[in-house]
Amino acid sequence: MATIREVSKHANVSVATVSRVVNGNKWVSDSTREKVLAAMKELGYQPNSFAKALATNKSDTVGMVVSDLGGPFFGDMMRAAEDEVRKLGKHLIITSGHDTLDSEQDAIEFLMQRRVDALLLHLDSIPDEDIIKLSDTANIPIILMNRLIPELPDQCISLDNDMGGYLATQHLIELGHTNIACITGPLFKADARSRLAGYRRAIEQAGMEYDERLVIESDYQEAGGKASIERLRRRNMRFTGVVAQNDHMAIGAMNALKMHGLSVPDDVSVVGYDDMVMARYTEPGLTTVNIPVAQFGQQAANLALSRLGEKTGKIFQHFQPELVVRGSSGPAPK
Amino acid sequence: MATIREVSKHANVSVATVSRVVNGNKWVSDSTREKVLAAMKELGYQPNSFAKALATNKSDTVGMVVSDLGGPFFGDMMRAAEDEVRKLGKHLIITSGHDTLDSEQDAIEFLMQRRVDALLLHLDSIPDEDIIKLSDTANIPIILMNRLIPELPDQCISLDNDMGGYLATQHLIELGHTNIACITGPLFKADARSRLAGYRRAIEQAGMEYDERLVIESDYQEAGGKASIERLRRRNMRFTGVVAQNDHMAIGAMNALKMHGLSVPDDVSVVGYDDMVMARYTEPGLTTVNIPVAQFGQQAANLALSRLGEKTGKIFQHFQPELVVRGSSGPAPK
DNA sequence: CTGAAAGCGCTAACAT
DNA sequence: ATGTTAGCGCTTTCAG
Repeated sequence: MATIREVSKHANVSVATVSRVVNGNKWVSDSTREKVLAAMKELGYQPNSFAKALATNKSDTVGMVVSDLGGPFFGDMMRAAEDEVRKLGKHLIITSGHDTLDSEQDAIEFLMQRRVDALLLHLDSIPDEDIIKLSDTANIPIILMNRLIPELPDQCISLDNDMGGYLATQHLIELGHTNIACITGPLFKADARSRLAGYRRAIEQAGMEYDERLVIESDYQEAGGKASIERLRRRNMRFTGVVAQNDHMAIGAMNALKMHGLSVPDDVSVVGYDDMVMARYTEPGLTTVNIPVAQFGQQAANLALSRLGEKTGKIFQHFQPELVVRGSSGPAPK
Repeated sequence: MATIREVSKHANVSVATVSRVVNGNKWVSDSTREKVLAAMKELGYQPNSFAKALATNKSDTVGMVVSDLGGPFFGDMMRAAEDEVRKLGKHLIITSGHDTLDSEQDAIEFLMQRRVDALLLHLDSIPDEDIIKLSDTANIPIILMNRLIPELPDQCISLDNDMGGYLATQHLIELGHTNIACITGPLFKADARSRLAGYRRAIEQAGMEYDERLVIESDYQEAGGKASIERLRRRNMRFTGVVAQNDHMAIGAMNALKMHGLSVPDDVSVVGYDDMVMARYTEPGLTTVNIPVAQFGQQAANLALSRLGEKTGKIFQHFQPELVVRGSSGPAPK
């Protein structure tokens, strides 16, 4: 692969001149510019980004860590972030954190070594304090997606998960349900805890009693939703409504209910969370809480870019979830 | 950010020694190793990957281009590829080709400038000849995913799309259908053409006549599937079976049929292609052709890695699609 | 307008 | 076992 030096020889100019034309510097005569361009083309010259980055100490690259490269959730987030970043001629380097501490740390380390200009992080396992430390020591903008760290409010793009849990529960309360179960995600995760808090708030605000026996901690998986229904039944709990903390578990719950000959929504109403694609395709369609995933990616990118001194549009950091009503929720049975 | 030189001063050794401990070279006494490690930690030293890559002329990184970062299709592919690459301590850099020529070229250029050790490409717009040229000039392994370029057979991971189209059609024929429509993707895409060829092969092999009026070229979108049904009806074509070339269009078609009061599968059977997640959640479940997406990613990564001299497991390059029968297909009505 | 030369941080002989 | 030093390819003063 041709180097700048070869090009300079080929065009009978100095490397400095070649560098100038490559970077669009004005101080080059048209005639030499032509010569250089011709030489570049002839040699198929591609600048070595490492050498450039080494010399300039910047990479025109922003790094992103997501929990899992699969799944529509992150897909939309990545796409939105990449769109913004590319608009400014920069590139996005995406790495997976695999939802484990080691892997998330490794991903961040990789990106830091790659001297990305900014970091967009969707982290599940790394605790707040470590992120704060990172933010202090790294000399680049660090943006957190779907997370709210009290010490770093202006670096977070977040969703009001408490409100989401509240909305889902309130919806069922308005439909007349009085026995509402809640299937949560792993409660070591902050978002699961917030959603549960919202559930509880709605319950208590309606003058009902918060009953721990109606709450099952599960795992965000379809099978977990199914198993949770079984556990609820084994506990002999009566319920006509289920608030699941994500769509996967909601679907698992719906299937389990159907298996027991119960109708959704005639016997039991089910509400999910996330509004994934498949929520539109289940039978009945799944009532769920919408997360503006693409917004997360877009705003996170813009926030980082603006920190880098680039001009971006208005940036929104804190989002409110919205309830999407479909067929899986209906009036409480008599 | 601390450099190797600072660490060396801090530990009272030469840069070479620091370099040795960073890279796990054996020729360092335990005591000096300790000293260096301590200095590294104290200074929060992170090796500069650019400097390293510049010096070694390799990046321990493999590049991947996908058409679209969103969508479960590519998500699974990326995840599988990343898993393999990471097993060997390398990293995957993913970029989106956005399904356009410019963008795909830009993505490749970016990765080449980044001196990736290999390239995993899912390209839709760049023609075969350009890829062949790239493969000749770039001095790194170039692997194509979901594509078969006759000149580069051992660099391709592909699916027998002809067979997929055949399987879908044959399935309906076996169920007694004799009027089978086909909704294709954009026919400038090779996979759409192959699937159509498979459809035709099945039709003709069954002694039926290939009727162009039963074939609608569409766009791989849900709305396109819907519109195709309308066009079929406006053509006054009788059909009891529909082979759609992807699940999106199949779902659009199902909805359109239902809107016209037709039952799936009692009046019309529908078969999709891709077996996306939502195919399991539609009502009825969608009979479809499975694509081993994760395999694409995994095998592509392994193929590249083996070309790089790494030891990998057995590599499969050519995959056969499989029919997944669900509720959307049934016996032809009388 | 153009060229010479000093780094950028690291690796890899070659010495010692 | 450890140190010296010449690059890797590019940018960026500083001269001319």
